[in-house]
Amino acid sequence: MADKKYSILKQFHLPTLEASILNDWKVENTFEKSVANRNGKPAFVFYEGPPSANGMPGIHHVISRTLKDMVCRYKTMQGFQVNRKAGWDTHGLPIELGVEKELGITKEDIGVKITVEEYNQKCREAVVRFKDKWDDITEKMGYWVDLNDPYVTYKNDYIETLWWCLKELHKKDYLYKSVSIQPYSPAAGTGLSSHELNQPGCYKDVKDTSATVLFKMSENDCQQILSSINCALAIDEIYLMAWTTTPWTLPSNLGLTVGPNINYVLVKTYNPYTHKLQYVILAELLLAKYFKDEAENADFEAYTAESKVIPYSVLGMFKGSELEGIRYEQLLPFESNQASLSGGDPFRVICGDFVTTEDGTGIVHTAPAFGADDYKVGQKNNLGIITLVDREGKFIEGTGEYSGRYVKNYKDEKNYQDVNVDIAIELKKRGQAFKVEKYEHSYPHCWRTDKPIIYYPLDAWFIRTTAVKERMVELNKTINWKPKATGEGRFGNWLENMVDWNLSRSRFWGTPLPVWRTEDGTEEICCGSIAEIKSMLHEDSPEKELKDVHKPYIDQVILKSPSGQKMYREPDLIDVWFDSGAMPYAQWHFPFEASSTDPQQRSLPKDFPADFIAEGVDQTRGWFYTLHALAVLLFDSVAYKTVVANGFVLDKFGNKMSKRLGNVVDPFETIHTYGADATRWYLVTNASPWDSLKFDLKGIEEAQRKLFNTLYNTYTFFALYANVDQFTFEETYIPIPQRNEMDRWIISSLHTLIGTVQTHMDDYEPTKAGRAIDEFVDQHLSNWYVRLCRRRFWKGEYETDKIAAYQTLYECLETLCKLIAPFAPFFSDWLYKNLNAISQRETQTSVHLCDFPLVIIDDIDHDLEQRMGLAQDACSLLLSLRKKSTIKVRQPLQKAIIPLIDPSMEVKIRSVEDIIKNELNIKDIEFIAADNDLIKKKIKANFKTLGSRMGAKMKAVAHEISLMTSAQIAELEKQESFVFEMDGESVTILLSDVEITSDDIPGLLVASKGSLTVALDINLTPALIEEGLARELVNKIQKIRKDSNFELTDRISVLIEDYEMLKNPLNNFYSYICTEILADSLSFSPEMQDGTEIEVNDHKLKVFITKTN
RNA sequence: UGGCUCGUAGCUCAGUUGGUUAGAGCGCUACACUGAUAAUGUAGAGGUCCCCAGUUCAAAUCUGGGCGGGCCAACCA
Repeated sequence: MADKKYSILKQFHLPTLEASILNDWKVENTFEKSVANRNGKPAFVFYEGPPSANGMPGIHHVISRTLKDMVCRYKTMQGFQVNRKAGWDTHGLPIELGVEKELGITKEDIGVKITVEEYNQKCREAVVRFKDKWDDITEKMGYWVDLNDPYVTYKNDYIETLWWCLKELHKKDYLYKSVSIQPYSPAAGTGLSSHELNQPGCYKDVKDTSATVLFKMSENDCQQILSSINCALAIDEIYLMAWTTTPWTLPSNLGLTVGPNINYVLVKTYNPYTHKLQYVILAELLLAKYFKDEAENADFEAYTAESKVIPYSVLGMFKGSELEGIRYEQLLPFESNQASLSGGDPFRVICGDFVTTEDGTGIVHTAPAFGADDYKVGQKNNLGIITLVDREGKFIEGTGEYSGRYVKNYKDEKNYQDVNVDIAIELKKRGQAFKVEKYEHSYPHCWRTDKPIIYYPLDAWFIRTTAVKERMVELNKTINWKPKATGEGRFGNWLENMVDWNLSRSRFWGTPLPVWRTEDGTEEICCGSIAEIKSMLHEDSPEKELKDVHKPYIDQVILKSPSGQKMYREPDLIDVWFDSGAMPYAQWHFPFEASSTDPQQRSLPKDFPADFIAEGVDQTRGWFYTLHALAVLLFDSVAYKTVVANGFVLDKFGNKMSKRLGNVVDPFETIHTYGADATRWYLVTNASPWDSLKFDLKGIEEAQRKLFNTLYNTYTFFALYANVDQFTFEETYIPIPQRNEMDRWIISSLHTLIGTVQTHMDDYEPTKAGRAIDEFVDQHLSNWYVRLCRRRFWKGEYETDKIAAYQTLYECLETLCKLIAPFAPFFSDWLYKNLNAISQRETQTSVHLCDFPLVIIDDIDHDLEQRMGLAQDACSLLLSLRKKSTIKVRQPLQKAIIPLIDPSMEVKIRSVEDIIKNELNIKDIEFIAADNDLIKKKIKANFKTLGSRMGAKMKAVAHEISLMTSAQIAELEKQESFVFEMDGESVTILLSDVEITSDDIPGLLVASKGSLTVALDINLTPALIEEGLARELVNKIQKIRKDSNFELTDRISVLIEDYEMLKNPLNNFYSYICTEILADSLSFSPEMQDGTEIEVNDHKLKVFITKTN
């Protein structure tokens, strides 16, 4: 028993300590145990958002994983069982692009230079390229997640569940095929994803031929418009003005869209190209774009072809809604764009909310084939669709002179004649162009061919998410979003504006769409399992085994329809977001693995929904959305109850981290240098997780110093003396009420802290929890409790008070271990193990197997905490007075004086009097009553209570109050109210309407904070000076002891060189000095050879110390 | 361009329902303390609370409009 010692490190180095703890966890299977020892306990369900191991982990991964880990560890300690299944996202464009770059090929080469089979094999290898790195960072940062049995999105089982989901959707008629307008590169012959479009450099400023063109209104509608504005003129031709930057879309025009609430005007003017009189309609607000102010109502007669100013006059005005339904003549009719081919009722004016008066004419040329908005509004208004451009980007046959011409120079023809220009010229000649000019704007280009993209109708498969929009909105309101605004704002708005989910991707490495169709399209099946596919195989199917469900094998599967026809797979792959969104089901291979005995298990996957997920805000419309959408579509449920959306990690200047800027932070290096715990602590306490974080390594250093060094120092202080006294917590537990004021105070604060931490953690506010711990460790434990209690640990016998001190400090350290365990899993475990190894108080071998501390209400004493706060304030004030007086703390002073503004203050301060006296080295504290003449009082209005009552008079009243004399203040205090005259009115104020503080005590040094005022008597008596000298001597000798590396317990004998000033102090304080410095003898010597020189009162003298034991 | 979010000391951040001297830590300077000592205390310097307007007796705080950073979605006629 006697040789049991708390271990103290030679050097405190967090990364080294972490390595040893990491080893413990491996050897002891701590993670597995922490889950297993909660068997039978309620589950806390967590989903891991799958990262892609195709890239290196960055520091931003460390922040979200810290968050996840912290919550899971906390919930585990709260008694829940928290399974943490890892996952890998393995499909998708970035992986394909990576492989293509590596092999130096493009998409066109796939199937030519490399088979799809080989290509997919490369992708399969690439997705786990950095898996080792990921596993490494996961381990080193202390992220506990089960890496042994992860879900992997490319595995057959995983994909089979995705198919099951798709079939369910298909059954509910939520899966359908339709055209959609998508970015398309005619040069590359491929559709582009938004991701590709967002590659840097894709948007370029280009000059295009823009044209404001005139659509001729039908004669009937013409008359109707004229009569609606009471226009008596005989006008038989009115033109609707519309603007386009892509004249090649004009032959495909099927409608004109106006804003229902926008004002439009009918204008009489001349056509600038034909110079003929013309009547046109455009938005009132855009008149200035086409006409000069001075041209309004100018002389029409004087106009000639040479005139610079074209006169115009407004004949009438109407709302866009009044134009709705007006018909117009087709602008560029050909055989291939006849109305009957559109499938709708084209060439009408329709209304659309997206119309603005920012530019153009306020009337939008609408070609449903070549714009997403156009398509949407066209569908809504039954315009039909006409696509006069083929997939190579050229006009189809049957478009007259334009047939076969490319709409942009896709083939790099040397003598390319811009078809847009030709169309504009044609319209000018016909008097149906009003303005043709070059227009500069930014336009997306294909990142591979550098050619402009076009928007083009492509076949695609959709999920009808809009069918459950209301339900998604409703269920979203039940989700606990952190921060709340992300759920209500960003996510809520997104849901409100939801469109159907476009699932299709024309790629190679991804989950195949399990839909087969007969060639005539009459029969269609969506397969929900591999078994189902196998049961429907056509005897001619080249592929029957399906060992790998990816392309190209899946495309070789031919099914047999119920009527016996061959069915071929739709070639699409599905959006990777579907992969991750279906992860709650697919990670368990639901429903294929569900036990058949449990009906509950068969209808709902296990661990569904999640209690908690966390990822970056960028996932709001990504993973958070797809999880939510699928859960609602499939199970009419939320997928997660709480979601934390963390912000981004920026560099220390607030710039985005990017490889290009070279400001990325290497998480491996950071953790290696500073330790995972310091890094985690910094990430959590520096800013709320959802605020963006300016990452600065200095902040980690600070966390290391501030929290971990302080805690470690506190521990070594404890260990140092506990080892001397052999404290092992074997003595009977001293009940808290029997401990002294300081002990009860720190225990009370500790339990208040437990409550605070728990509240914040339950509310997913780890930043607040961490900051509360920071403050406790620094302000309360280290700089107050330990500092003030030091003597109790190294003075006196090993009896009750000392044991109480040990027990108290031990409890604080042990509890803190548990509180910080979720944040700093390594250090907390190290400290816990060190403490517990000696005390054997608990049976757990790791802090992570412990329960979270409970708040013991009885140990909390708010009064005491308040009193101690008063003591801390008083000390701080008195120290500042000492500083002013330049009398060092070692010099005792006679007394401090505290005026009592509030009578209850005396009792409070009396109870902490000893603490203040010790801390300040003063003999006494004296109180002077409030009515004492010595105190000069200061009065100030209490704006909060008075403001609401006084209103506009507030300022004047406050001024009056500040002018009150001492006598008036005394009267107010006595009567508890006071009346004064102001502008002939009497105003009554109550005691609660003012704040009275003491201002000054004549003849004394005074300082105050809030209602507390203190004064210090700095008169020195000879006795005080003697004592000061005695203390000075003690201090110097202690320093020598320390410098000579004496043991704490070594006893000494001391010889001091003669010095008159020290004679009295030495005699009068002989025993005091000896006790302090553990001296057996202490005497003067007239002359000394050896010894250490010290300085007392600016006098140099020698001291000689020898060990006596 | 739209939605969301952030903007307070040189840096990182607090700042309750609006209440009058706007705080803390780090960093800097000076002094002090010292058997926890790469710690600590006290003091000093350091502010257009992003800007403008409004509401109010009173605005860092509420409202409107800008500006700047970030994320997401677009980039259109």
